[in-house]
Amino acid sequence: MGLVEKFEMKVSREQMVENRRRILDVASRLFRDKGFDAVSVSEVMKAAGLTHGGFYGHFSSKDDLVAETIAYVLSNDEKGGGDLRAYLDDYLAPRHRDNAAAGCPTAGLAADIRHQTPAARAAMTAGLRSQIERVMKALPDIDAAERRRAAIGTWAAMVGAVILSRAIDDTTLSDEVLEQTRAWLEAALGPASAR
Amino acid sequence: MGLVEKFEMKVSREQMVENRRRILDVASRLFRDKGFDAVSVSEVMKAAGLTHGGFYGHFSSKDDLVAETIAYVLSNDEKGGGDLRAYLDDYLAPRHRDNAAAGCPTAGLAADIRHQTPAARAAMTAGLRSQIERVMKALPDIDAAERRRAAIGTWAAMVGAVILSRAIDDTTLSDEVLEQTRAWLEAALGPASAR
DNA sequence: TGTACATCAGTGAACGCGCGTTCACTGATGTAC
DNA sequence: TGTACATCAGTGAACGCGCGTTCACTGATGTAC
Repeated sequence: MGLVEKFEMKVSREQMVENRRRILDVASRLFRDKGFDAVSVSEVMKAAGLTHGGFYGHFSSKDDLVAETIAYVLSNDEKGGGDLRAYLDDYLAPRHRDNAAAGCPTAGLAADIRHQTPAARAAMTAGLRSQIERVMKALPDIDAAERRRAAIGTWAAMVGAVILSRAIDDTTLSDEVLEQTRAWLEAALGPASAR
Repeated sequence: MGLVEKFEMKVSREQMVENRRRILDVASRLFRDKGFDAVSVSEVMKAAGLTHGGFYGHFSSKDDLVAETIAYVLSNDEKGGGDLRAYLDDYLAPRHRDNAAAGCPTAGLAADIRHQTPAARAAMTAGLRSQIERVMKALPDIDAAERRRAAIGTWAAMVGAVILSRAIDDTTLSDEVLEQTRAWLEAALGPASAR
């Protein structure tokens, strides 16, 4: 009895938690794809299989959703694990450029975050900090100061290249931006790594 | 008489041309500062000292203004003349980060252009093409293929670093992103240049 | 040069629309005994 | 276990608002003679 009640109660709570997670999930995809302003609360709820009215049971406002989505998507993002070359190959690729909805949140959202609430900017700050550390760990074993410098420079170039490649309508030039940035970063990586 | 008539006619046409130029000018500043979606037609016209109704005498739609503003601001942009180091010092600086309205249009607008009309994207493509060439000319005199690669990589890192530095709310980290990217790019420049 | 008329850049009220947000309601979930 | 009641996540109509856009109008600019 107690078990059944607990189970049913759990199911209900889990359903709401699961709905909330699904809202954050579809929001993160829609926001990466279209930007915060171009996605409406109704659109997010519909994509999550709900109606717009229920939104305020989960979030206090659209700004709140934006901030929570940034924190959610940046903390769930597992990128640049070990092999920096493989990461560069995936990141600076037409496939990534053409699939912003499922792609890097930083490349998709960073420019938009400038105009969001302090909470959103704080979430982005934490995300950037951990991303710099991830890239650092994947860099060749030079001294720490140089490694941090290279991590920041490399990450800036990666994000910038994807943003530029997405902004233009000439596929050849867009592919070239990705490919040349990739080759340039890997060349910078090569001599120092000595593997 | 003919002269007077021509002159008066010219003054009127010049006033309209001047009004149009002023609309593009304030639009480019507002768009760089807040993004395309967050700036209304009324806001642009008010900043230009006009009322919103007159807008459609100059542009066929807001999308048209966006495309024309991108073309206007990218073609009027005189950046990265000769000295790349001086350019990097200005570009990767807190002063530039904090003054998006008057800053680099690419850093301010590129991410937003992804969702704009084909005309807007075409204007961005032309702007990127000429910017790559400008950076190429300022690079040390290595062979052309390597110079193009370095120009694209450098430009991607510059744009990415400014976008990242604007997205976060921690001034120390934001300053560091600019400063480390600057140092990293200048170091990459140094050995090869041999000046 | 002066006068009567035409043009048209700019004005501001008005439009339909979709936005973020609210709220009375519903019905399945969960509780008490 | 079954039944009667309470809770509350989700529904969908409704709100006020600002947006992009339209349009009848104005009055200074420009034209004709």
